[in-house]
Amino acid sequence: MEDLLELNYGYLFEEELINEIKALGAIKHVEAGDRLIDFGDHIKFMPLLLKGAIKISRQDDNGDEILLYFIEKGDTCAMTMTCCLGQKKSEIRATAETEVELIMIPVEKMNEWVVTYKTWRNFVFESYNSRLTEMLEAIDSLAFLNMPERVEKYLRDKVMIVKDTELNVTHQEIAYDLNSSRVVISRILKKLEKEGKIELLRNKIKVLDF
Amino acid sequence: MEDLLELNYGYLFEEELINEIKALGAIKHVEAGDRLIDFGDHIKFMPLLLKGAIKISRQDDNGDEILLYFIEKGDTCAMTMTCCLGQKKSEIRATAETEVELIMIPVEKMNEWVVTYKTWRNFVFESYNSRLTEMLEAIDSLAFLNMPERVEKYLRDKVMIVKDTELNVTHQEIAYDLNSSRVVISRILKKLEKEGKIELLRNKIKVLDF
DNA sequence: GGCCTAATGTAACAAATGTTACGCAAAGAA
DNA sequence: TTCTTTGCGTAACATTTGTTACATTAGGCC
Repeated sequence: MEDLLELNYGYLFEEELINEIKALGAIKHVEAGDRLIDFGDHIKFMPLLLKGAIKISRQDDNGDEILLYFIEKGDTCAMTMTCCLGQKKSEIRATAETEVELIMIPVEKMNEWVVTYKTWRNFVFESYNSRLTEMLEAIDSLAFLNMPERVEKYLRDKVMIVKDTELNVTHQEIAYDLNSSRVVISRILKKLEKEGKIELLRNKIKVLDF
Repeated sequence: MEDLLELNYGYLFEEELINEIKALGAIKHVEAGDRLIDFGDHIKFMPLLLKGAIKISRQDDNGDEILLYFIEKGDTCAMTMTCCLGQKKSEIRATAETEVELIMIPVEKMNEWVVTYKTWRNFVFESYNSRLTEMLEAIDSLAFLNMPERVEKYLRDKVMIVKDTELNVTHQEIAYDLNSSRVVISRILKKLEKEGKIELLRNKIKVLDF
């Protein structure tokens, strides 16, 4: 398992830091679909993703949900860092999109290493930056795209994340992620199929064109 | 002018750091409506806000705009830090919402101080956290609120920022900020007026109720 | 006063999105 | 096999939001 650490972070961190991570971090294995963090959770560890992808989503008071972004191997979740540092409750939900391996770092260390290791400091700032950028992208989608465009973007993003043009997803799930309704999504998907861009199957969408 | 620095940041930073800021920072005065940063700008300074409020907005390829959030005195702009560190171009536009005083810190120092001063480090992380939180709020508004609700929230936020229930704003300006159209906004505002929540004047809206 | 421009009011219509309702088919359970 | 659940297709309709078009009004300027 520790080879994954070397593989994904070895080029980023000096050996000394890698060793510290090995010594203090707890490896965790999560199945696809499992929930890692939920709204209101208190967070005491910062996760480094070794394998797989995690979906980060947000919910309002009525239980309506919206997908924010995905994080992949080599990433960490800035929203988690936020919670760690501020001792606040989680504002987001993290769900394993695929099978996931991660290593959990105690909060205190995260803070300490910012001073001790330049590479760690850069990594932390880079993570914040990536997350801000992805939040901006989410805002762009919501503000400037119409539903059909959002669905297309959703499918594209998902193909990237799972690295497969066959997506195991139902229309209802897409509706949840985009905070829309199943009927609306079905209607749009059917149109995309007629345009030859996708192929619709039960519990599955084959992305052909884009 | 330097009293403003003491006033807004004195309780945050140790004297030594305040002195460094005084020595290295350049004071800048900006009139309401002036543009501080535009899309694609390269950023070499990190601004600390001493007085007033700045509006941060985003634009898509068609020139459509959307308000992201405001920053106030005692804040800095995390998106700017992002740009500084990553040597990237600005993804956002910053416009003075009121008369503004700020102090510009050279990028290199910003990085250096993270190691040297614990209080600075905390400040930087806190800023990232605030910004992420405000981005989340922006996403919530876009994803979960309808237009009338967004308009109400807009008016509420604006009252907070300018600290006055009389807002000098036209319907068209609101339409730009919410990426909607003037007619739609006028319609909603008229309804709010009939409900006794606001009073409409030329170039001005008096917020009564909420 | 008369003229001009920007801001606002409003109706009528169009497009996008959401809702309700119901039928059908696939997959798994009994 | 039959029964049941779940996912999907589709029509009809409702609501929200956007568009076009035009009238009115306030304020600045001559």
